[in-house]
Amino acid sequence: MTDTTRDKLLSAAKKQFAEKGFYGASIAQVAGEVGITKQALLYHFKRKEDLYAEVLEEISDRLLRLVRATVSRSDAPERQFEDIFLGLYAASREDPLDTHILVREVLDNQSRLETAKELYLLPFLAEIVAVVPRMKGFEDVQPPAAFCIVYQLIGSIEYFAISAPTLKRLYGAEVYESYRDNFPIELRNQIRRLIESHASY
Amino acid sequence: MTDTTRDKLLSAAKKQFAEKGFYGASIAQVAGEVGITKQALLYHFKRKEDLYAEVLEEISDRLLRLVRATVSRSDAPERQFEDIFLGLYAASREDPLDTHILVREVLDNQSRLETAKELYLLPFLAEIVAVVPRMKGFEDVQPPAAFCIVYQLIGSIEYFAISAPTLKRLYGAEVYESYRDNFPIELRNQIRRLIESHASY
DNA sequence: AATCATACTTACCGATCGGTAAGTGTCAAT
DNA sequence: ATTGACACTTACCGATCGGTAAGTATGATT
Repeated sequence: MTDTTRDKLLSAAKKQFAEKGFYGASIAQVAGEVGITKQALLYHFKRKEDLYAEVLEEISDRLLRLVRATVSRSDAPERQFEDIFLGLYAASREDPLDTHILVREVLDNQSRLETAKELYLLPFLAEIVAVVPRMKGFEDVQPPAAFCIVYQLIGSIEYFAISAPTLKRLYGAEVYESYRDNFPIELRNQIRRLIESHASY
Repeated sequence: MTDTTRDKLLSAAKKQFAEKGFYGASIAQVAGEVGITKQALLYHFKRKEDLYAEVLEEISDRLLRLVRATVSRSDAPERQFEDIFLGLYAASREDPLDTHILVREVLDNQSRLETAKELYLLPFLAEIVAVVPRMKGFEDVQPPAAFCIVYQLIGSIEYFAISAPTLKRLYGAEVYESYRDNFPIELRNQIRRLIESHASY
C-alpha cells in the first residue's frame, strides 16, 4: 500500500525485464509506467544495471530463503527433497516474472559478463544438492550424479514456468490449465519414483 | 566450404541471436562479422525479423526432422521414447546455440507476438506426446499427464543446455564436464524408471 | 554493344537508447 | 529567514538502432 516511488519502479522494472530482457527493456518506459520521467528514475538508480541488479537480487534472495526454510521445516531428507521442488514450482506459479528473469539471466550473463551476479546460484544449488546423499539409498551417489538429478528437476520446473504464455497460446487457456494442474502431480511422481528406486536396495 | 554470403550471414546471425537475443543483437554487427556493410545484409534480408525468422526456421525444421527420424528408426515405442530424448540431448550438445535461440523464443515471443513463428512447436510436441500412450502400461495415461511427462524431460534438457556457460564459470570447466557427461546417464535412468514403473502393473 | 539482374557501396534518415547537467519545488531543520 | 537534503523536472548529449534511397562494379544474356 505505502509503495514508495522506488518500490513502484522496482516492480515495473521487474515486469519489463521479465518480458523483454535486459536489452529489450528501456528505462524510459519503466519510468513512464510509474508516471515519472526517465531522469527521475536515474535519480533513484544511477544506471540501468543498478536497477536490474536490485531486481535480480530481490528474486534470488527470496529463492534462497525459500529453499532454506523448506529444509528446516522437516527432518526427513526425502521429505525435504520433495518439498523443495514442489515449493519451487509453487513459487514459479506465484511469481512467474521471477522465473522469466532468472532464466534470462542464465542466457544473458555470458554477454553481460557480470560474474558476481550469478553467485546466488552457488549456495542455492549447493543447499539442494546437499540433501541428496542424506536420503536413504543415496549415500553413495556421487556429486556429479546428485547435481544432475537436482538440475533436471529444476530445469523441468523453470522451463515449464517460462512456457506458460506460449502454451496458453498454442493450446488455449483451458487446455493449458489442465497441463498446469497436472504438472505438480507428475513432478511428485517423478520424485517419488526416484526416491523409491534407491530406497529399495 | 562454398559458403555463400547469405549462409555466412545466417551463421553469424545465429551466433548473435543466441548470445544476445533478438533485441540485443544488431544487424550491423552481424554484417561486420561477415565483412560486409549493414546495407549489404539488408539486401539479402529486407528486415531484421526476416533474418531472425530464417534462423529460427532452420533450427526448428531440423529438430522436427530429428524426432521423426528417431521415431521411424525403431518399432518399440519404449525405445523410440528413450531415443528421442537422448537424441535431443545430443543435438543440444552439438549445436548449443540452437537451444539458446529456442529458449529465447519461448521467452520473447509474447512481446514480439509473431504467432506463426512458434507453430513448429505444435507438431514437434505432438509427435513426442503421441508416443507415450503406445508404450506398455501407458495406454490409459491421459493426454495432460502425457504432455507433462514429455515437457518435463524437454525442460530438463533445454535448461541444462542453456546453463552450460554459467555452470562452466560457476564450477570450472573440469567439474562442468563431469556434470555434462553424467547428465545423459541420469536422463536415461529417469526415463527407464518411468517406463518400468508403468510396465510392472 | 546494350540490357539487366546480382551484390554490393556510400550517404542519410528519424527514432530511441542510456546518461549528464542544470535547474525547480517542497519541506524539515537550524 | 536560510540552508540543504530530497524528489523530481526540462533540456540536451553522442551513440546506436533499424531502415530507405541512390549509386556502382561485375558478369551473364540478348
